[in-house]
Amino acid sequence: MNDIFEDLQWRGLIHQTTADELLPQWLSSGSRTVYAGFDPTADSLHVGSLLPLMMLRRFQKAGHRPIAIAGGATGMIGDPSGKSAERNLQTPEQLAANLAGIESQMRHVLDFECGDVSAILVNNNDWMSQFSYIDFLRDVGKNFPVNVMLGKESVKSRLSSEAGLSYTEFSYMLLQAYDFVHLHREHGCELQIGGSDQWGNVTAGIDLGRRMLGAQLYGMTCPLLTKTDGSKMGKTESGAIWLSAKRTSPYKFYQYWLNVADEDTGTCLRFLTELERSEIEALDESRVSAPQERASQRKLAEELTRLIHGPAGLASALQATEIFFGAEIENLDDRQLIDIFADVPSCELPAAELTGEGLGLMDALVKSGLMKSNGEARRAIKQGGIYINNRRVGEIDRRLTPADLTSETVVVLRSGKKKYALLRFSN
RNA sequence: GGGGGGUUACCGAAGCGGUCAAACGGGACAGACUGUAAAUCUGUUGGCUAUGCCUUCGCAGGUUCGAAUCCUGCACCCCCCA
Repeated sequence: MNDIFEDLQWRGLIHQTTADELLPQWLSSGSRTVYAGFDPTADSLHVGSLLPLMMLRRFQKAGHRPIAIAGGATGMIGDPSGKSAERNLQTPEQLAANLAGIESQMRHVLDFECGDVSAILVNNNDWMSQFSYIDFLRDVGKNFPVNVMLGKESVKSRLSSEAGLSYTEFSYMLLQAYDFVHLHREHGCELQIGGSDQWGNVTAGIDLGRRMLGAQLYGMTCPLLTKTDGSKMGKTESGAIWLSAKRTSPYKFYQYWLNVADEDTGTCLRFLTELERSEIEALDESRVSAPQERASQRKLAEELTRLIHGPAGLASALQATEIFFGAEIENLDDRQLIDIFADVPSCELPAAELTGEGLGLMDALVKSGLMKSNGEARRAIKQGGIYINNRRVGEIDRRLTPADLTSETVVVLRSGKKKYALLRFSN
């Protein structure tokens, strides 16, 4: 059993704990049960959930038992912490579908079949829905002094905002607090971890545990993973980076990490990978001595893609990367191309277009959606921004013929550095 | 209710009878450079069967050989006085 506390500490993963002195000893002296909550607002987790998920993984590897709790009940309400407006309520059907998706992703990170410390995923709706309103008020609500609740940062900030805070959201804290008590009673859980914005909810659970059961529970929060410019990790102009291959392809996932800014890479390596301290520090050094190699980003992208998408996912991401930024496309067949260019818009055309005169390049560019008009296509070609199978073309009146097929039925068009479109010619 | 100002391309903003597909800035796109970064530099930025043609300056009419520019009506916005 390695010293998890020390490891977390040097990685910078400990923001606040409820028992700074006690925890190191407590964690190293036995197998404990730890939980973190996940928000089931979609059928996939996104990069933002990677940090708490990795936290649980670290605890599991250190011999503790992780519980992931999907907030089926709380998800219907929405945590007011850090939110500027109230959330839309979800239907039970949506939630069920979301939970199923999330569970399959967790299996990549946590071990659910390893005996004593097997991870479990629970849904707080299973017990919350059993409660009658009266029972909940009597058993749980009476333990919450409103003046204490009003003092919580998450509540205070919303109260002073224009949007205000609904009674439902105000009650969120009670639900999350009760989760902790329930998990303690059912599974012997004694430690809750979460992002630093969860501090208020975590301590509420600890208080409730003491009042209801006389139990000593612990809490630990980790810093939020943000970029140096303050924005959230995992968000791009085109949306969030998801863990599901269906929403974000392994290639895009890999690319996201490969493009992390130098300043953010050290934190990502520490927070999200399990690399040894010595290796991370060597990478830190390489970012100063040879930044152009981006060894840190490569390692980061590789580690995370392998973890989330498996070795096969990583291999396809690497292959796609090579093609997207490499020279000419050759020696690939239809299947490989279509796989690599999974993210790229494609367009089906009859094979007959290629024969005889061939298909005008400008025409092809417009049909593929890469260009909006012939004029735009003409300009792009003139400026040298158009490539067929990754080879630049200069002639405006270039025509596509069967000789341009790079595989059985595919021609790859590209505009600029990374905008691609696939043309498929079939009968 | 009375008086004044405005509405221009993706956004901001010039133009106030012809040389206006419309200055300039931003954005976007492409090229060079580079680390798939940042910055910088260059080019492009209504459409087309393209030295020409068509559509666009709030909307609808009108004056004129000719209108983004002048006139009339309408719509919306802003300011001042009640």
